[in-house]
Amino acid sequence: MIRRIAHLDMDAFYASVELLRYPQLKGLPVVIGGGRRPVDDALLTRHINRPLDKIPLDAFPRLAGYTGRGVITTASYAARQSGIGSAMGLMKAARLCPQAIVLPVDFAQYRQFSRAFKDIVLEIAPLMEDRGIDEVFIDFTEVPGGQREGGRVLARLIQKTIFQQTGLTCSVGVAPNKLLAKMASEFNKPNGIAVVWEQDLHGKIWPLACRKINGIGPKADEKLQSHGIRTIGELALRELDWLIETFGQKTGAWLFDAARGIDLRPVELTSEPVSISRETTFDRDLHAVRDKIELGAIFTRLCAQVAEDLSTKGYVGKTIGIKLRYDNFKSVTRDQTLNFYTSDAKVIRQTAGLCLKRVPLQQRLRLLGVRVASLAAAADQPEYMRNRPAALIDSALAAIDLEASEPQLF
DNA sequence: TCTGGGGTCCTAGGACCC
DNA sequence: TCTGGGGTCCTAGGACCC
Repeated sequence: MIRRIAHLDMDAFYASVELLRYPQLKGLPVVIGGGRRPVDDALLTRHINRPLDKIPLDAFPRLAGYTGRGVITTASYAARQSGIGSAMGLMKAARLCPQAIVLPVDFAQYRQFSRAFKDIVLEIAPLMEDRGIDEVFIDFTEVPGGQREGGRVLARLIQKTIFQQTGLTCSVGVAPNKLLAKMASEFNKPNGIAVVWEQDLHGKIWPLACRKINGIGPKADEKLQSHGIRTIGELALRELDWLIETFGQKTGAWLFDAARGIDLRPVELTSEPVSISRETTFDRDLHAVRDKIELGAIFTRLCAQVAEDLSTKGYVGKTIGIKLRYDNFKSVTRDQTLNFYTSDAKVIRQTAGLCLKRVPLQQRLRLLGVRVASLAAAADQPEYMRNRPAALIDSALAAIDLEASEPQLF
């Protein structure tokens, strides 16, 4: 049996879901992003009783006059032609294409469609790895029909079933491993299938830019280019020793393998979260002293949200951390590990408060975040650890407070 | 005209223990 | 008094991904 791994990638997922609701937007410049619209939500709500596909175009809010700090999550092809790209600030995009229609991000809706397409995949091929809202890996190796035409037949079946049942298209790459499958799923986008074999390395993989390797981002790419390495083929010419010297033991060895299309990672059917966090960027930069009340309220809310997320998902954690971003976009983090697990909003708030004391607060802030890590399943906690008496927790926190305020000894 | 939110993984230094 | 190596945990920062 030949190992056959598929990567399935939904085509322009958010935009496609929105187009199912608003088919009248097809072909128009549309961006999807978060933030605040000045007036025009009212326009859409005026048509609340009208079928969505009958809402007239002039009722949709436009980018022009947009305020706030949101960024673009997805841009339609027509919007991209004006130079708009994802992760671009909405206010900048408004200057490039003021007439573009802007839709709010509707995660609840996308999650429903995500669940739907994953259920379809699972029914046909049960060995699936969740890779976020719009991507999965699937192990085709032992699935009936998974070997036919190198996986193309099964890929076609999944693709067709997803389209019939959701109206959404996707692209699939099938290859000997996850690394190559991920690259292959991009080859024939949208609504395409690509089958890659080991012997395609030379012809199909080596001509590609290094950036196409999942895990090589802008920084690594820049460093590679500074050594004259642009393509994966050029990367494959470098010796292991040189790569390790230049990029470190782990990354060097990984680059060496990746350039050769080698990837032994299994398809993981389940995963446990490492951390749970909430963060928010303020409408305007806030000052720790002057905006103390507002900041305090946001801080407490974030802690409550994290606590609720922990409970909902059934976890407790013992490392509490904060993240803040200054007005110059520099970020800092602080964390503190407790000697007990918790999901209690008050304990999180207190501990995060201690973290906050260890950070300079002269500069204005644009973002505040709260994180809980070192997670354990709440159900695995022994009884005496659950619902710890408040007094015990207080004394544990007081001890930490003492440590924190202890003068440095030299 | 600045740049979201929720994650994972890696590195590197220091503490502490054996 | 000096000098080790290995392992684990904690903390801070940063790259990267969806």
